[in-house]
Amino acid sequence: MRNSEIAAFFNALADLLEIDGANSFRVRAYRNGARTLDSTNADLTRMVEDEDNLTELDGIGKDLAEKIITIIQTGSLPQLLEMQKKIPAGVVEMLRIPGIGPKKVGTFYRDLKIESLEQLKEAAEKGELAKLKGFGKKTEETIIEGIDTLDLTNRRFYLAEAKGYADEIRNDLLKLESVKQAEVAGSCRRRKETVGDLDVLVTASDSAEAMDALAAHALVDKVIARGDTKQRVRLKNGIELDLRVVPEESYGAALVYFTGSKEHNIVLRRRAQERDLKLNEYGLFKEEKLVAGKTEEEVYQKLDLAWVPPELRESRIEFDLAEADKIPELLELEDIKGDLHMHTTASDGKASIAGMAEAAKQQGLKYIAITDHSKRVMMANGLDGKRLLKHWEEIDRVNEETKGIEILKGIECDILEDGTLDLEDEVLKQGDWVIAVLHYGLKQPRAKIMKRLMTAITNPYVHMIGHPTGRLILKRPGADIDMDEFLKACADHGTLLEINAHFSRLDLSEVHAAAAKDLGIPIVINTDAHSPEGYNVRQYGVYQARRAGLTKADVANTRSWAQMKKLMK
DNA sequence: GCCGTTTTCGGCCCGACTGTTTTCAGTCG
Repeated sequence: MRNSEIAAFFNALADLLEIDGANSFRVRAYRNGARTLDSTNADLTRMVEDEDNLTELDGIGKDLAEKIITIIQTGSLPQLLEMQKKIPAGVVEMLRIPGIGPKKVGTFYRDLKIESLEQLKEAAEKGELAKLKGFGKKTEETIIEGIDTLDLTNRRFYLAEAKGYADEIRNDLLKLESVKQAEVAGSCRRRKETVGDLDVLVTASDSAEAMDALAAHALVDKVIARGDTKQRVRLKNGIELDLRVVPEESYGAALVYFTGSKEHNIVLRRRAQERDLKLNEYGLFKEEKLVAGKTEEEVYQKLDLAWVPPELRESRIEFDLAEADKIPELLELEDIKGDLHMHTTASDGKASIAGMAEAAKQQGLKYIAITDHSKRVMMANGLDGKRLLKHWEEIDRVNEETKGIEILKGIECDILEDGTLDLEDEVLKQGDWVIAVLHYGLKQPRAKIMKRLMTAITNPYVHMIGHPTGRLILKRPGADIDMDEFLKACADHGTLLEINAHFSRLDLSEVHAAAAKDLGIPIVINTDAHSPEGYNVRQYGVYQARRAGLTKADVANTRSWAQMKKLMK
């Protein structure tokens, strides 16, 4: 069973307990535990088999450890089943309505026997909810509108899309006379793979001007809430954006606060408490006196920490590093010297070899590998051995004619469902760069997937596994891989791993990339471009690498091709 | 339910905004 599936048991139980009115710290304990399971690279199924001590994981005590064992051994959790009997699934679903939380949902269920979104909407329309103590007409309207727009408001967005809107609004706010500083904060600034909503922070002499401008902005659909320092709006694409206006002396503290993550902030506040200080979005205070707040650096410094790059603020590794003043110098976009995964018109790309090479040269790259699909990918016009060898001759010819960039003969070779490679070794050995990938049969059981991956890892002519899990963010999960075993095998056989930079892949994830780094596996950041515009996703690969704590040295294609070859088998 | 250089009890992050209230609970981030 996957860690995320086990985490889902705890999150489900937390929802139910919350509606049931359980102790909120107990609820939090389940959510914290779930979060640990989601972000750990440790294979829980394996740990249970090996009888490892689960309580060594953060937020996992005796009780949760036992529940994890139960889940893995039986595939279910009695306490969850019991709660599900008590509270129907439709009740939990009501939590998805914006502005409606567990307390209200609990009241609807207990006092009015409402068990589904449909029943709730009906009750709101009949005015039955307003009869309850503490409820009124506004709440009914919130519920009706919330249910009608549920599909819109519960969406998450690719970082690429969200960041585009946030940057545009930030830049427009910065043009206002009263606005001094403006920054996009939140998960967007942390460069998370997906973004639920946007946060923009400004310092301004006049908060009304910024709020009026935002309300009138072309991207904005409607204002949801507005106070003196905070305004929430919904953009036309459905994403919601919070604007916060803070005084200049609080800008750094506010930036820390609104960048998050929530978990990172909790640790910071605890550190503040331990030092008899109080941290909020207005600054770090000793009693009533402001100790730090103008810059992020001084806030961290007063908490005995080095400044933490936003990408690392997930309460995973950053506090140990910041405390020891060992925050690594993270990878920068300019460090990347080559791109080793792309397509041309030979398979499903839009541009020629020369076209891709010219565009790469414009971006300052020193080398590229042309890696069209192999024959299994029929719909992409994948190449068989004969066509590939001809294609490689053509690449050699174009390379001869092209100055200023080296063009390498590559292939994106499928690992077939039966565990063999789509092309013969006899062909593969003639190329410069061989990527092996899973495209089909991603739903096969773990053992079968692992066998396929091992074929590729141990093949002497396969240099790298591309988009290792095959996931598509917001669309489908990746293959069920035993990551520990997979990474160890790659380390043992000198097989490199990709961070595919496309914003819908970002595969490896940051957790897996960090684990690969720990094993000394060189990471290659590639765009998988199907046209020259496709190169533009490179920055997202770099963000992902930064979130994994990767430096220039950890990434193979920051080197020259000659240097990089020394890392390859 | 978790956790511990004040350890097995008593804490557990903090503030803005809304809607419903006359002082606050619920929700959200």
